[in-house]
This record gives sequence, structure tokens and C-alpha cells, in this order.
Amino acid sequence: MREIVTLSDVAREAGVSPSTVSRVINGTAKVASRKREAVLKAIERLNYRPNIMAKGLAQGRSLTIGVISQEISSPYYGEMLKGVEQALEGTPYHPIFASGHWRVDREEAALRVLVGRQVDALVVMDGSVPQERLLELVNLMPVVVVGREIQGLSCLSVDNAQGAFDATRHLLELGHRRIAHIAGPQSHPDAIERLKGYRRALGEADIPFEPALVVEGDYLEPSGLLAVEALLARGALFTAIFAANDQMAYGANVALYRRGIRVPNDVSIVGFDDLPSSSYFTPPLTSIHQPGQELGWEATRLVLARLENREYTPISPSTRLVVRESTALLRSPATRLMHQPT
Amino acid sequence: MREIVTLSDVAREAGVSPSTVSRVINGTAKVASRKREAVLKAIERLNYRPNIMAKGLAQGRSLTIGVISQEISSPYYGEMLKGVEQALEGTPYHPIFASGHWRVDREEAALRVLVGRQVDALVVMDGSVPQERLLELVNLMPVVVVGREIQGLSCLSVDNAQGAFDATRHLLELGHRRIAHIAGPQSHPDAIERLKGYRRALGEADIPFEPALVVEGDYLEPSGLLAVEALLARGALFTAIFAANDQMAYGANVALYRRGIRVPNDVSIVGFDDLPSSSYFTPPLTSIHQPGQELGWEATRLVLARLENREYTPISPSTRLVVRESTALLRSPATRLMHQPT
DNA sequence: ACAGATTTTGAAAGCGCTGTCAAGACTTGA
DNA sequence: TCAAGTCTTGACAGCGCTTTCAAAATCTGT
Repeated sequence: MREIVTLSDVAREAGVSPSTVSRVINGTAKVASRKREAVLKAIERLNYRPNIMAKGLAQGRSLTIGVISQEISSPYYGEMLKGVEQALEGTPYHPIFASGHWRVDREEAALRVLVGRQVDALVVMDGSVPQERLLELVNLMPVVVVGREIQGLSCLSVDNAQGAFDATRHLLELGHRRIAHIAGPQSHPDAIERLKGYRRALGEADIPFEPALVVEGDYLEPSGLLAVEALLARGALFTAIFAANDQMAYGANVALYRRGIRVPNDVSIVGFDDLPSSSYFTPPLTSIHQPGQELGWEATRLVLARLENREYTPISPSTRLVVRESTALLRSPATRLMHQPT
Repeated sequence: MREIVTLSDVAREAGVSPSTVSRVINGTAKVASRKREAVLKAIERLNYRPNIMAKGLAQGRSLTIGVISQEISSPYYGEMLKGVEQALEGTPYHPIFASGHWRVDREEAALRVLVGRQVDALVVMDGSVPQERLLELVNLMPVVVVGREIQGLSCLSVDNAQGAFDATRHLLELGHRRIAHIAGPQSHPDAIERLKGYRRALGEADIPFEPALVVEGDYLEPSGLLAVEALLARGALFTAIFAANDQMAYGANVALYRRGIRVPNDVSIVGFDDLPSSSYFTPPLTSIHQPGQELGWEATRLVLARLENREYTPISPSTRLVVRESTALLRSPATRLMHQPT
């Protein structure tokens, strides 16, 4: 292991005091140009790299932003994290990620790890850690929350109800009347909102809400598949499905495919999130675009601004319907799917 | 901002010396149980959290593992990072990620950031930073590389040629003779290996290699689509496609779908990577499973072992053909696709 | 050329923790 | 009961950097 070069080594090499070296590195004060030159040369020559922990200790900050997401490998959080990464580029800060896995205890653990690591600020994505806990942290460091609305905290989120409304509306406009909904877990506020949006669209079209047409899933593919199985098993009649997220839409699509039910010919599907892979799904999935990357970006810029005591008004990214090939005009008003429970 | 509780605060509160507090926290030495109790109580009462930077500075390590991947939001790296996260769970270490975006300069920058942040060890996934650079780092800290073979470094990778061989072989066994290959960027060693595996399988089946049946893509969906377009445009005749990764297979599938060419009825497709979404693709994609998560896990365990001067022989995860519904027996030996260039 | 104002510079005291070292507190056995 | 041995404990010197403070150097204007 190579011996370590410290700031004092540089100072000695350049024939100045450590304070001076620190000053040229951080530009904290004016330094005679001859000396500055000497210091820079010495740094170069010794290949000096400041020890960020020492710096952190001395300054009382870590130049680190803690980010809690739920699952790093999930395509949705992947997008958000990418946004965070981008926003931090070129700043002295670096993100450090921890995952809550949709479980309060894991999330709490993640929070502890990040706080223990002296993060200077926190970005929390979704999750269900108690509000109080988060509010408690806020007088320790700047905190911004994505995907939850918490009084007293900077929150960033998307209008889920509106997105769901648009999705359902789109189906309605294509002539569909019997629209099933694969809902997200009703413990999630966003899933609740999406269900609301669906109901509102139905209501405005004077279509009565039929509980038998909605099945609750867990936002993962298998549950979408299961949901369709359940729908078919109970003999539900529908010509379109609005899934509360793309992953469940994928699952639903497979279930339909297995039964030989064609998308969009027999049944139209619209998802929610517009994951990157959705445009290459077959058929390319109509979906509600979630600006995941932008959300991550904005949240990060906001937290950065707080850190620097700047004002910053984040633009609130909004959803957008992306029509692709999984939705089509209802063939004929008479078209109906009849299924025997298996 | 709340005032900060330090170890000496705890010491004072418990009526012992800071050293003793340190000892009970780290279990570095035996402490009379009365005092230990007192210390634990004090910690509890003051809600003390050790400052990890101070600890790091004092111990000369950061308890941090640097991980370089290429793109955090890519499903493939997502899996690997998840494996890393899991492997680190329960250890005092935490990962810190940086992305190379498949560009040497960005990768170099990522490397600098991580080294500057005093990571205790490094896991490098793919990428193309010069070997020398990596070898230079190895006398600074343990380094393990995933997906590249570098003399003098611990490397972990999968037998890409074998995987590609299995994929092609599978198609061959289904009776296919005209198998197109959508290759990965030939600047990547793994893409080269996969092409080799494809050729070897062809060779063993006495089928001459036809350059006209291979198109090079860039591992992203659009290039898969373009590849199929290119193949069709040049009037290539094929009944199956082996794509060098799933993402390109997705793209290829869409291109086929657009033309009304059915998978697997008209053309079979096999991918490579077996992304989580592939089993919910329509049709569920036959693919070569890449043990991404295991790779991340093993690499991390290995680097951890090095850190603790333990011996550890990583089990080398291997690929596995997963047959799903995108491949089928060649309908009739006479079946052929004829296409006019568009 | 000199007093006074203004910069530039270095010494030194931390930041919060660990780990060595030696002193203090207990044991033990004769 | 006392010397020798064993544990437990606290003082203190760092870890590498920042930052205050005051001294040294430089610059004014006359």
C-alpha cells in the first residue's frame, strides 16, 4: 500500500505552511502568486489528494447527500437515482444510496445508516416511515421528500389522480366502457390517488363504478398477471385495463397473451410510469409518463439550494399520456369477452 | 439545527472517560459491566450517534466500498448493484456508487471521485479504463473487477462465449438453420465473446457463418429494432434471431411485431442477460440468464474478504439457458421469410 | 524614509474518535 | 498480610484538515 501524502507534505515540499496550502486548495483567501504556483507544483509532483474525511471532520459536513429509495434495481427508482446523479454532477457533493424495500423497519434502518454517515442532506423517495420521524430529521439537515405529501417538509410529487384520470379518459375516448383497473397496494398514497383518478373519469362519463372490475396488486409483474387471472376467473367483462403501473401492465399482458386474448385488438391496456422499457414492449405500451428522472433532479437541486441557503422553486414535473400501441378503438360496441372461470 | 452529541458528552454523562465509551461501543476491550451499563444508558439518553468521519479519520479507513458501474438506471447494473447492497448488509461497510456511462473519461472521473472519497476498496463493473490505471490502484486498496479479465487483478466474469453457444445451440436444436445475430458493440470484450459463441455453435452444426446475418448494435433497444430493419432491408433470410442482450431482443421483437411477423411462430428470438422484465415480456423471452445479482454479491464478498485479509474463493456464477415462449420449433423446414427491401 | 493601514502568512487549537501506555484497582497464593 | 500478577481505566497523542488570531510583510501617502 502506497504511503499517504498529506497536506503538510505538500506544505513542506512547497516551502509554505499547511494553512497556505489549504488556502490555495479551497481558494479561501488570497495567496501570493509565487507561493500559489509553488503549492500547485508540489501538489502535482506529490500527486496529492485531499482526505475528504479529514476535511469533513474539520468542516462539520460530509459533502454527501443521502438518498433513500425503495429498491435500487427497480426501473422506476433507477430513473430517479439517475436524476439525482445528474443533478449532483459538477457539485462537490456525491450521493449515497440506501434502500427501504417498502418496509418501515428497513427504511428506518436505511435512515439511521445515512444519518450515521453524516449526510448533509436527505432525499427520501416514497416509503412509509412515520412523518414525525422525517420532521424530526429536518432540524438536523435539509430534507426533501418525493412522492409523499408531508406538512412542513419540501415535497415533490406528481398528480397521480390526474394521471390516472388521463389514462382512463383515453380509454373512454376510444369507446371503452368496461374498464378494469389493476390497482396498486392501497397502503400507498399514490395507489389510492390513481384509483381515485380512475373513478373520477368513470364518474364524469356517467359510468357506474364496479368494484368487481378492480383488483389490487402490489406493483410487481406477477400481481398484474394474477389480477387478470382473478378478473377472468370471476367472469368479469371488460374491454380495457388500466394498470396502476407498467410492471403490473406487463404481467396483465402476459396473462392475456396466454389466453390468446389479443392486445389491443380484444383488450386495450394502459399502464402508468412509462418505464424506459415500455416503448419496446410488445405491443409498445400506452402509458402515463412519470418524470422519474426529473423528479430526482428537481429534488436534488432543491436540497442543494437549501444547503446553500438559496431560494429555489422547483418546477413541478407533471405526468403525460403517451399513446402507443396497446390501446385501440373499441372494435364494435357489441364486442364482449365472455369467459368461464377456469 | 440540533446541537451535536459527541463521545465525550456520553463519557461525561456516564461518568467515565471517553476511552471507555469508545471501548464499549466497539467492544475493543473488556469493560466492567456496571460502567458498560452506565455508558449504554447514557448513549440511549443522549441519543448519541458516532461520527463516522471522525472514526474514519482516526482509523484511516472510511468503511465505504466504491462501486463503479456504467449506468445506474440500467436494469443489468441495477441487478448487480442490488447484489452489492445485499452483500454489504450487516457489515459496517456501505457502498458508494459512481457511473462511467461507458466512456473512459467519465469512468476515470468516477474513479477519482471514489478514490478521493477514501473508499476502502473498489468494485469495478465493466468499463474500459486502461488496465494500468486499475493496476495502479491495486496497491492502494483491494480492487475486484467484474466483467473484464485483467492480469493481476481479481476478476469475476461469466463465460459469455458459452452462454452464446447455448443460446445458438438451443435454436439449432429447434431446427433453425438460418439464425441471425444482433451483436453487441465489438469494442466490448463480452460482445466479442458472444459473437464467438454463436459462431462456434454454428460451426459445430456445420452451418457456414454468414456475415450478412449479423448486425452490430449497441446493447440498447433501438439498435435491436434497427438491426432487424437492416436485416430485412438487405433481404436476409432467417427464422431465428439471437440477440446479444435482452434489450436489443426487445427492440428486435418490436420491429418484427410492426411487420406482422409473429414471435415465435414465424421467427424465434433468444436474448442474453435474462433481465427481470424478460419473463413478463410478450412473449416471455427465452434468454441466457446472467447472474447479475450473484456477480455483484460475489464481487463484494471477495473484496470484503481481502479487506479483512481472509481467503475467499468466489464461486464463479455461470449463465443458464432459460427457455420461455419466444422460441419454438421451426414450423416446417420449408418455412422461409421472404422480404422485399422497403 | 517612516508611521499607519492593509495584506499575506504561519502557529496553534480544534473537529470527534481511536489506540497506546502506564497507572490504578483487583486477584491470587504463600 | 504482602508481593507479584492480572484486569480495568484514563490521559494523551495523534488522524489530516480548517480556521482564527496575531505576527510578519507589504503597501500607502506624505
